[in-house]
Amino acid sequence: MNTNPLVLKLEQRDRLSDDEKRVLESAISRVRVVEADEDIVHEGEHPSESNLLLDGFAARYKIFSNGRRQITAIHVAGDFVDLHSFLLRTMDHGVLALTPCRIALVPHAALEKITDEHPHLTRLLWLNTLIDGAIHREWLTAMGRLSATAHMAHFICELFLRLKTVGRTDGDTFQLPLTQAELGDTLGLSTVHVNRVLQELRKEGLIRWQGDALTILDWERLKNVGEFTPTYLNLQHEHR
Amino acid sequence: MNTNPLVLKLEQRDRLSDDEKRVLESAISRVRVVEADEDIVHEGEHPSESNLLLDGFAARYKIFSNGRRQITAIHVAGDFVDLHSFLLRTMDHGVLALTPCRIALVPHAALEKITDEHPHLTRLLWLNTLIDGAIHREWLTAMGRLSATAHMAHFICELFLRLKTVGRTDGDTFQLPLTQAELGDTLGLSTVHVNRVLQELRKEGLIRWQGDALTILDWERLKNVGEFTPTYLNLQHEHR
DNA sequence: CGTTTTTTTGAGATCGATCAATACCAGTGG
DNA sequence: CCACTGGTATTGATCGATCTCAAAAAAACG
Repeated sequence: MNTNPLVLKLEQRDRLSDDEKRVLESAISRVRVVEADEDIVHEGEHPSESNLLLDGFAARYKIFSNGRRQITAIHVAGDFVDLHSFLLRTMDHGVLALTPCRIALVPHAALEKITDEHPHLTRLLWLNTLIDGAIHREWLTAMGRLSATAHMAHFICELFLRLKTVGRTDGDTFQLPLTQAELGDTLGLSTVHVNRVLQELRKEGLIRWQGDALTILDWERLKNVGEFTPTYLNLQHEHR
Repeated sequence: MNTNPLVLKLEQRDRLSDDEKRVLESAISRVRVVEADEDIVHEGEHPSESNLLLDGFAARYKIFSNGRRQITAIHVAGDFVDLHSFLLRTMDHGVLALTPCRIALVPHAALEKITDEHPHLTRLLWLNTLIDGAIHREWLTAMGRLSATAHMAHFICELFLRLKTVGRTDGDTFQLPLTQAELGDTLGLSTVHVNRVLQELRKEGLIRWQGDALTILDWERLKNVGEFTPTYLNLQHEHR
């Protein structure tokens, strides 16, 4: 059995005791698979368990009555896609599987038990949701103040680093299993403009994107274009 | 001594025991006042206490090298403007006082003690940061998929409800102490366009805004224009 | 293969940005 | 009380990034 990617992710930020790892592992009631393009959680639900993504890509999204959609987060292995439903209770958005997803289910009762008995582990789970929040804020500033091209570059830089911390990169290459329409929904752009922006990044020699595989050809320049600084990802190891 | 607005805010969402209220109150090490236009916390800092806003308005913001600014949150009485610094450690953004602010300081040591000894209260503090996250997601969708006018309407609706839950509204009127430039920085618009959007809302008879006082003249229509649904504010009372 | 989905291209329309000037308003010092 | 100052709000004119509509090309799929 290989390492739980959540453990990988948390260990990047603080020390986890063996006991805590065991608790985390035993909080999982079962593992399920969700097919691509299916909802992992529906908007409006009151789930009694949270979904920890072991493998695959997922997206949180909101839909408007007229069909417009905004993706508010992209999730990868190690991400708790709806840990917040433990305390928020009602899902105010849906979560969609972008690829086939292997998912560990953690009952809210188990989470409550953790908060009762394991303060340090609780803080790390809380930290997890705080990092989600930090990413949201970064997306807000990118959305509000960056050009479409810069925003795209920023997004690629972020996803690359996040995948790297859970060992899901291969050199400068990683899997980006989104259609251009989905990319548009996450950046707040039209599909057509996504296409043009990508062409620009390619022409500039910053990225290559073939099939699912995105390769960063010039990290420094891509970072500059996207005005990317990774502080907000909290990659430092500290006592929390 | 009047009620701590954080207690007001939390009691809207779950029951607080007298003991928990006492613990919360005694976690405050001191109260300070920050003048308008001063930073409450600076970007890059490693604070050892968090700031609970008792009175006034504050904004979280990021600044780019070229001077562009994006405000990622507006905070009002009862909001813990940087509770996340307890676990995130490094401030990845600044927090600015928009008006004179009365602020309670809560040492991180006291927060750590709460997480060690008061699981339910811990969950409520966590909840607090989760609601911040939900608001961020809502702002993302408004930013990505709403017109400038709709976005403005949405923002006004949200702020009104948030102020109402902490008793800071007077009928349909509340204090909106932002300049149009600051509003632009929160909505991701230019100052000029903010002005034009406001004129439109006024001409449509949706709002009045004189000095600091904003009055909602037609709540239903404003809600429609802003496609506003308050689910994400988690105003229901539930056991958490 | 034929069918569907996704990507790409073109052309025109639009929302919101930018630049620049003017009007307004509150506070300050004389 | 008034002139001056600096900030804020408003208006006008133009520009440009991004959207929309529509169709073709390419890729993925069964």
